[in-house]
Amino acid sequence: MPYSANHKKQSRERILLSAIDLFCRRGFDQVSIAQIMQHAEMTHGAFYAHFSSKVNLYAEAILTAGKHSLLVREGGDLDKAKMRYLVSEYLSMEHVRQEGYACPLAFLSTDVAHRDSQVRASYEKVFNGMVTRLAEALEATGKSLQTARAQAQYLVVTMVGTVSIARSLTDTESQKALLENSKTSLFAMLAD
Amino acid sequence: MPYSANHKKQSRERILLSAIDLFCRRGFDQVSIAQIMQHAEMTHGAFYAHFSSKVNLYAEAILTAGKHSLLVREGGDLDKAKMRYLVSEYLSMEHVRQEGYACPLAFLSTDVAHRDSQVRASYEKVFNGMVTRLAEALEATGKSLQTARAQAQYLVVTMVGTVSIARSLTDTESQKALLENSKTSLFAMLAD
DNA sequence: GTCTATACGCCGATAGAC
DNA sequence: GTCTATCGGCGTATAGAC
Repeated sequence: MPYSANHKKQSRERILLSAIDLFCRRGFDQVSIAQIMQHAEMTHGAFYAHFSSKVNLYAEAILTAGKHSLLVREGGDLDKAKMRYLVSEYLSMEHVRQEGYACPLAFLSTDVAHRDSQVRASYEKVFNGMVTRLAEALEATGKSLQTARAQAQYLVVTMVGTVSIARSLTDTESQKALLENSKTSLFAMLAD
Repeated sequence: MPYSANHKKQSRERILLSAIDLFCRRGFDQVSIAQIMQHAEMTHGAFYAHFSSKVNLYAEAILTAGKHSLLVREGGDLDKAKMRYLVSEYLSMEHVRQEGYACPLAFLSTDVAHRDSQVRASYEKVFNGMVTRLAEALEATGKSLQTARAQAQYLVVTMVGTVSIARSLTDTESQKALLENSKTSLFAMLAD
């Protein structure tokens, strides 16, 4: 066997990371497999040794992005200070400009809505994971399970809405004002 | 002149309505000019007598959709009861399923983010129009200009985020729960 | 597993008749 | 202004050598 199983795994991972970066930047249809593979330093033809189709890659890439989210990377307990930090990072211009990590929920929402159920299921999984993690943190601050889940869901929805709208505006100052405004409201909610 | 100016105007309007319906349903790239024209009961070739390019149509269609929004169609003063009604309609399953009017802000957010500045400017204009109209209504209920604008912006962001996420989920019950949850929170905000 | 090369279809835009 | 017909380019997916 000229190629080890580990080598294949690494190639697959490179493709996934390349894909999610480009999909978030330009959307599913505006990115070709050739571009994804080039960005992953391989050629077009090698793609199908790893994924059965472009849509299949899309679904996998969304899951991968979910696993790389700041919320998941921040291990352990989330106290109030950490939650404020997470919200600040999410509602930052760096996030809007996709300078580092991009949340697929905010960058791909309407794009995903038009795809098949496999893609939407991936999106749903990432969404539920994010809500659950935040709900647990909110519960730990003394709220009931019910209000914790409601607030967590509301938090995610507002953050996602803010970032995806901000990204569609032309004026930088409007973007900043939008982010700040949502941040203020959500901080108030977190403070109770 | 075998065709009147009014005839041309009507054709243009038919194309715009056909386009915004299909764009919201499937996104910019998944809709062809031929399909839009067919839906408008014309043929492919006639398109370029009305618009210079597909992207140009997109920008125009978004503006048209903004003018057809329920918020604009509801003339006159917006009292609290009317605002609650608008929020309810926006956060309804009918809206998510695009059975009637579709708000371009919620249906096209990430799609628009990837386009040129003309398209984003259209999106921005619709967004600002919606915020301004709601802010005026909130101000009329006795709030300061500043808090009215902040709340209006927050209202739009949350509604847009809720609907665009809901559309990306697979599970109907989750969609309904999401809509209800946001509705409850926003009603609380409106009640003060 | 990765490469090069290609089959095949679709789409945006244009040309020219009516 | 609207039609039919077509050009040119791009993109997914496949074939076959290494």
